[in-house]
Amino acid sequence: MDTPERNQIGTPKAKFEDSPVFNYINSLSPIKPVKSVHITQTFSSLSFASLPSVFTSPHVSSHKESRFLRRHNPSDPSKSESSLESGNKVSTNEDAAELCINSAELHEDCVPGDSIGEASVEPRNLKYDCGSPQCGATTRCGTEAGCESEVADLSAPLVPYVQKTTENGSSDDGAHLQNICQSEQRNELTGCDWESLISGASDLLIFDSPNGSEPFRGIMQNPLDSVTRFCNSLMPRLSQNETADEQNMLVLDTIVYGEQPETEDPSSQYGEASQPEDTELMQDHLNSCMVSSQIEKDDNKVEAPMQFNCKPGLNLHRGLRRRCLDFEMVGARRKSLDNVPNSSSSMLSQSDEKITTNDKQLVPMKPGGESSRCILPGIGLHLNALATTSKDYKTIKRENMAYGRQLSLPNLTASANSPTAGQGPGHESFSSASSDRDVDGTENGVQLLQDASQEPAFLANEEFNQNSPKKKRHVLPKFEQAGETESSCKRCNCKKSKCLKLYCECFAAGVYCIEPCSCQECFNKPIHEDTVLATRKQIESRNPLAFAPKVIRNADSVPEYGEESSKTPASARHKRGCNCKKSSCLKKYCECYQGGVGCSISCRCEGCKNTFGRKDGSFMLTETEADEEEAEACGKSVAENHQQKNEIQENEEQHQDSALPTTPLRLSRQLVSLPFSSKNKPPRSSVFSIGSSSGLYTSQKLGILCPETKFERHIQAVPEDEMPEILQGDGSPSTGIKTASPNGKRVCPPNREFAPSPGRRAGRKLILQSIPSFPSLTPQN
DNA sequence: GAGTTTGAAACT
DNA sequence: CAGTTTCAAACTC
Repeated sequence: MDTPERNQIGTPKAKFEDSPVFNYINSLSPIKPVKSVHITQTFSSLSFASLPSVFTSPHVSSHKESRFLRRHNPSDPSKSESSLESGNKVSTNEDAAELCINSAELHEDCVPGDSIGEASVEPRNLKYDCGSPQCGATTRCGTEAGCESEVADLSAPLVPYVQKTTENGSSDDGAHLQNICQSEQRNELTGCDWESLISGASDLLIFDSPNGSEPFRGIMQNPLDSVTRFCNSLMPRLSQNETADEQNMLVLDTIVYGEQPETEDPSSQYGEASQPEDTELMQDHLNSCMVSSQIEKDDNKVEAPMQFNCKPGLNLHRGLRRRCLDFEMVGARRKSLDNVPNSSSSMLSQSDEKITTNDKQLVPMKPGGESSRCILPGIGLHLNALATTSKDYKTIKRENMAYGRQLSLPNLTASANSPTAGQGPGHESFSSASSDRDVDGTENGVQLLQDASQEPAFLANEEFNQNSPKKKRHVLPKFEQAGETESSCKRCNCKKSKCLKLYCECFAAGVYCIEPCSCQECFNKPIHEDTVLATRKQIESRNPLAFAPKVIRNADSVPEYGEESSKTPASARHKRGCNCKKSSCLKKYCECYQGGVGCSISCRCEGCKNTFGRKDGSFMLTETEADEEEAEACGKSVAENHQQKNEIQENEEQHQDSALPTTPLRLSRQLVSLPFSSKNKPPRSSVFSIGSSSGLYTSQKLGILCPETKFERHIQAVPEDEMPEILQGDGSPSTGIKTASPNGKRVCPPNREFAPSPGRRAGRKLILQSIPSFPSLTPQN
């Protein structure tokens, strides 16, 4: 924030010096500035209220004003543009700055109207920029190159950004450069605000632009209107509280988040015509992102995630983004909390509110509140979510809900500090959750992540089950993993355990009990954070893996199974194995069955007939076999058997998906356990990586784009197959073991769970790669 | 919705 | 570590 440059603010003259007007003014005695004043006013009546301001730092002042104007009148851009074009580039600066941002966003379609005063010229630039990953930077590059001195003066923080952009060296059009320079000045002006707000964000922005271009396309193209709407509604707030960076961040988050749903909505297909406004909105949005990113930077850790957040154009990404933002936000919050607890709390609450509102707007939740609660695991979900489309979007929202909820739990420890934690468990907004995570630092964050990870599987499941929460249980035996994942959707009915024992699914899942729960004397609520945490610790002390995912999914290549391999969750196994005696491992009493995994050597079950894989080694039964067995065991009609089969298959498929998510869960679990046990530090980094890391990014590209859930599945499935290699690459010991198992059964040491999981999915692959970097970030205790 | 069955979790 | 008890989910009616 503090940049020596500002001292130089006076230098901006250099910019103007070029202009005859300035020359003239300079020639004039200072006494006469009146004319200059006029001139300045002409530049932007708004911007230059007083001469001094102009001389000292006209850019800033003007910029702010212009900014306000725009925000107040998002639709006005045209006006401002016209005025700007008239001669007041300064006023346009905002646009230019925005353009930089927008360039990434708008890219393709956006170009036209937005290019502001220089629009005619800029379109090229924009496109050009678009072409380059650094698009956002590119615009600046040109301008910056020409106007570096000014830039430096205006904002030190920008300088780095500019430099980067210049390095990228896309400043192609000399002619454009001038225009660009002007625009840049604008940008600078705007940038000044940003700088003041964001100081460090510039870097992030750069990154954003490249990634953002693609992701935003979708957003920009279709959802722009919705976005704009949303932005418009939000804009006033923003304008009101420029100083309140936090709010901006929140708004952004909400916006982003909100965008997803709308974008997803096919109905919300807006012609490019709307883009200009949208672009502006987007710009504002971006700006806000920038701000948020800056803030985060201030916080230190979260920068990367923010970038992604801004970037993600995909719905999924957005969802992720949102989370990321939340995390970051949280981190920022923490800092803010540390510094100014009150403000932070307020922010959190606001953010939460906004988020909730966004959710509402974005995706009308299904009537069943449960769904919302249910799932959405954090990271794992992200991946899944990424893959998912509009449907997924819903799920994502759910995730958020659940996630918040889950977060609340883990957060509690950390969050205890934050007032937000006290907020309702159900809605403890992401922000709160994220904040909690951040607060806790590694530990809580980990837990939260775990939860999130758990949920991913669930998401998929839920999609199937959405209709009835119960169905989830009934229909989806598999996902206990999810269950761990499952936890997301869990509703308990505890009467005596006070929801403080593993008997309680909610507690076991690391989630607070919510409305849907019909538990009695429940202590598994944010109000009782201390109790919950203490209990958890106690349980973990007894069994460090108590909160770890029960089902471990191995990334077995599974040639064993042959064709069915794809179906079979064979790779997955229950952590401890079951002990069934009467259910023949054909009912959900059996955790293996419930988790959609086959029984393994570790199982002590009797008369195992687990359709997912018998203890004796017969892995997945063929469908017919499974049916037969089921028929025998259950005495059900053939039709029922088929249904079961189908369910199983679905489960398997889901399972794969879930499995992928499960891995994250496992990770998350570790994470969870970590906080308490402090054993393994969860790859919190992995979590982050998922959310923010480039890996995520790639994953997004890969899977997120896919509109169809099937697509997602495919993607996930494919990754799994691939994953083994990846896992191997990771060097996870588990892989070898898995494959080694003769029967195809896999004995998975609990430890393995964590390691392999991340890599299993294609998205994860990337994640894994990215992960390495993160570890440093995450303090492993 | 009430009651039964089941097996995990907790306890000794 | 094994046996028993407690518990709540899963299941049945």
